[in-house]
Amino acid sequence: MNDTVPEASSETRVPPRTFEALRQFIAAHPGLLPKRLSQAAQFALANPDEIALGTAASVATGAGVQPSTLIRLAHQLGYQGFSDFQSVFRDRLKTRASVYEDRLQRIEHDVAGDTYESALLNGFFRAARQSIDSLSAAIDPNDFASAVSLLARADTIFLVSKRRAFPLAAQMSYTFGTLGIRTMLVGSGIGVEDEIVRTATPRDAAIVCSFEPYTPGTVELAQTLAEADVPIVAITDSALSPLAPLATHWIEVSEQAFNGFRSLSANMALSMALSVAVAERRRLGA
Amino acid sequence: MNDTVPEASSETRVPPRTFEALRQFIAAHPGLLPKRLSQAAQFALANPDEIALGTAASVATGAGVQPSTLIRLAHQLGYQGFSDFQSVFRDRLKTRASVYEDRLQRIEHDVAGDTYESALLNGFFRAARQSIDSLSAAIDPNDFASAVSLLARADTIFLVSKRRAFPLAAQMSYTFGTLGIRTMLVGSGIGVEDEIVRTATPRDAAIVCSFEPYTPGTVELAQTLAEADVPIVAITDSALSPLAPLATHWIEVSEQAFNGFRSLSANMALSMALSVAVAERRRLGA
DNA sequence: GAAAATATGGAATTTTTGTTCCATCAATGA
DNA sequence: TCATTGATGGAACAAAAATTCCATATTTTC
Repeated sequence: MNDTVPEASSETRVPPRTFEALRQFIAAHPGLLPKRLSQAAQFALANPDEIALGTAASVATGAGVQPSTLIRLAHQLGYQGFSDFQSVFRDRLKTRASVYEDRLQRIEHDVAGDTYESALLNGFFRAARQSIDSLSAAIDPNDFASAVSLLARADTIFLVSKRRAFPLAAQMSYTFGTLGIRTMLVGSGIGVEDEIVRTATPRDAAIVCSFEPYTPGTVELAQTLAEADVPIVAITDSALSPLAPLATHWIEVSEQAFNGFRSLSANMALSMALSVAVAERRRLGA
Repeated sequence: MNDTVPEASSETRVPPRTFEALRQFIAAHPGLLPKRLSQAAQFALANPDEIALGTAASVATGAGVQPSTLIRLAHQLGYQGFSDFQSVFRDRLKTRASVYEDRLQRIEHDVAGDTYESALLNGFFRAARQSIDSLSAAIDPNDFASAVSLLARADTIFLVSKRRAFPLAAQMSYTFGTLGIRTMLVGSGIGVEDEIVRTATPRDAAIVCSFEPYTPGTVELAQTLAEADVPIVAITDSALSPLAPLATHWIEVSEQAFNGFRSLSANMALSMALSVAVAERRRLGA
């Protein structure tokens, strides 16, 4: 299996002594670890603080494996035991704190960083953060709750969005699907959208998403839905949106732009919450 | 003499639960501690990491006292034992690691109404924020930059993602489109994906996104691409991802889960940055 | 300066934690 | 299909750590 590392036996090896080295080693050797070991390793890489501060038993519980699995993992990677393995994570914790803080501070203050690429990255991260903050401050839980109960009563939920807003509908389509809620995804650009939308009745509901500049097609579909008395939850970016007067409930989400581009970070969190809330409301039989 | 019955002695029964509170308490009560205990306490405040990660024995050696002295110190301050005392130092290490934890908790307490819906909303917002923070701290700008230049050289960019990851490709497809970059969206479920992917050449490139549990179809397409020597940028959530070994460059994004659901907030910001950066690099003719 | 009260060091004990071992289970190949 | 190999769960065991206890030392008080 291993081509890059000369190997005496499957267990006698010099193990990585830093967290980064460990991560790279694991990445470079796919298939080295069987299922449970891999599961444990994944948990370890994803929750390094847990490993550093926990006990074998607590980590095992967190990763959903047996303590003995952790020992086996450590041995397999060349460590002497769990404690030896753990020391890598503890070292990381000791040295990391300051580095991490520096990094975050640099991000906050110095958006025009070293390279153009990192400036872009930081700019978009910052915009995403701000969007989420302002949405979480601005949103009215009651509005949200009434949108949820409207959707919970629907027979089929029509998801209408195109172009820039389309990923939102795509995410909701997937999430609702996994939760066993019937949806109809409209706007992927395959056509006959108008016909599909005309099958909706007042017993259904629709989530319509559109942002500046409002895609005419989306607005038209919303109009069709409104004329058929289909309840509409609109996700849009301003009170002046053409969707607002058509909607039964509307939620305002104004994403922060960076360099003229808006990502959908806050919208993603919102729509995920919306999907899960609807499913939960339905499960509780509201 | 020393019984286990709680005694209404003059000193603390409710110990400080944070490091700062502990420091202030000790400063405010000079003379409370006899010589050796004071010596141990001073060592503790001066070497908090030692306390957090060491054992009673190792700390005792460091402070030049007996292990039992540490127990007595802990009791004197109102803790249940050394382990309880130690937990204060461990918490500090943990929260030091994520500076935003406090702020997020505050947000949660402020906004959290009584309804299930608002709890969900806040939970997802919080998860989104945390994901963005940790991604922005963890991502290596050089990795990102080399992924960008790889993509900037490509003739056509194949966007491969399905199911949960699909909204990412959808967003990039739209963004690249508006920027005049040729892409091929693969994974919308309309079929003939394998055939489309087989048209890719080493002069093209692919962005492949998949997260736990890795959709087999996505991995297979990545394999096909890798076999044809098409450069691959993978966006995935762990070093153990099956995409990692197939990718020319890979970017790790581990979204925080809430109630078992992960939104794509951080990924959205990242992929937007990626698209814009590629366009910019191309415009500057790198 | 003696008696009482408190603090200390260090061994003994208890508790927790890490590790090993083995029966069972799943995967692989003839 | 059966045999072989390797992986897994969980109980038994060993090691390490925390805690208690008490004899001795130190300080305080009269």
